[in-house]
Amino acid sequence: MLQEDYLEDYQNLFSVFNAIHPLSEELKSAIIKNSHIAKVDKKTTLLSAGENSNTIYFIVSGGARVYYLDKDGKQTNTWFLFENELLISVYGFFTGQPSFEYIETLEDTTLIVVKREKLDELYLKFMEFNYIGRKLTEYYYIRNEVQANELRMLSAKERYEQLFKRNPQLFQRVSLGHIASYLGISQETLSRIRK
Amino acid sequence: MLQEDYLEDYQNLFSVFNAIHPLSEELKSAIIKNSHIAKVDKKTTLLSAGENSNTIYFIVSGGARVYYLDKDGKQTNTWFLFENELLISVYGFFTGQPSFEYIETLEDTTLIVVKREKLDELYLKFMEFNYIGRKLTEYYYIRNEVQANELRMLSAKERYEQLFKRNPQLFQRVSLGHIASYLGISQETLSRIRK
DNA sequence: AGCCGTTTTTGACTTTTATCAAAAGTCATA
DNA sequence: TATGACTTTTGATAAAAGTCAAAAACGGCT
Repeated sequence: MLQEDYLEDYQNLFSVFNAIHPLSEELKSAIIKNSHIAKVDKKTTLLSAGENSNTIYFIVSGGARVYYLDKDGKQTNTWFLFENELLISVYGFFTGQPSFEYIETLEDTTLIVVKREKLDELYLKFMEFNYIGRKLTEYYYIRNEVQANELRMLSAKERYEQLFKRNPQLFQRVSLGHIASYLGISQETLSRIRK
Repeated sequence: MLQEDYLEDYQNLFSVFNAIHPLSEELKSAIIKNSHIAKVDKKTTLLSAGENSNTIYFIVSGGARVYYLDKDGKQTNTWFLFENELLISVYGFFTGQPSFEYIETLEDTTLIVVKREKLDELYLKFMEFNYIGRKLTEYYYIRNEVQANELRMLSAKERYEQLFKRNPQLFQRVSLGHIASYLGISQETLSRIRK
């Protein structure tokens, strides 16, 4: 693939960042230099429990889910992420502890891949990049908080209705089984709620 | 109260920050200049639902809880925070939206008070302060995530045991009723679990 | 169109936790 | 030490959601 195509893949990343804080050309090329593009098939596992999570992804196209296995070995989805969103196992990536989560693509997906040590170099070399990192962390924190609060505050039915109202496209891209586990309910209960 | 006493109140804040990234003297005095100390009684409401949350607190001594009212008007605690921890309503403070949460002190409490616009000035003037802000945001994000995951993954009993193991001192400082709501269970159920 | 594998729905039953009401315990203080 | 306010426990019942098993529906492919 030609270099120009790769550059194109970075445009959305840069515009997400630039909307938060202006990016110098120097920082842009440092980002390109410290990352690479990966194209992976649907159902590719990007991270498994027990591994060290030392990679952050920006989804250029496609989508992925983050899930863990509960004590009976059942998968529970905690996140669905799609194009122009960042993809990590938050706990593993931020703490450096082995991950308890898995990351798996839901579709054929193009990713910008940044290793943690490269990211840390960028943070140390370009202090203004921390402004962007801080804002993005706040943004995903809020999303996490909203989701956690909904799990607390709302009944199964209300959670379903809320998700359906806020994110109806999700139902086009993700199976009801996955959505049920994301909502913290059994597939059977979701099926009954939908009637 | 003498200026020296105030300075003393900042020492723990500075050492928390300094452990993340070295603080210049200039940044330290800017922090002091952009904040003030407040001493408030037990059961003081620092934020109410519907208000704009434009203040971040560092708890010098004492403690506070963050809670919301569910649709039946029942209080549900989402956080307990004590000395050397930051205190905000995350959603309200980060989004600028009116808060759905309340903040109330649990004890007589001494706080370092920073208004959001002052904090934003610090972030723009001292880019390295974003490094600290980013790391702290990551830290509280993780705590939130761990708590949210426990609510998802564990039964009422397991959540209680986990909390008791990790944070037994909490039970000295906070009533069982408050802890029950934090754990997402009724007080009666908590009482039964404890036997 | 027909087949296979996967996803979704349905029914019967069980488990977990909530709710309501009342009793008992704790603690500060008059 | 008796009082009143608040917190915690206990008992009985109810509601919400889970589990298991089987049937039905759907989607891709030949």
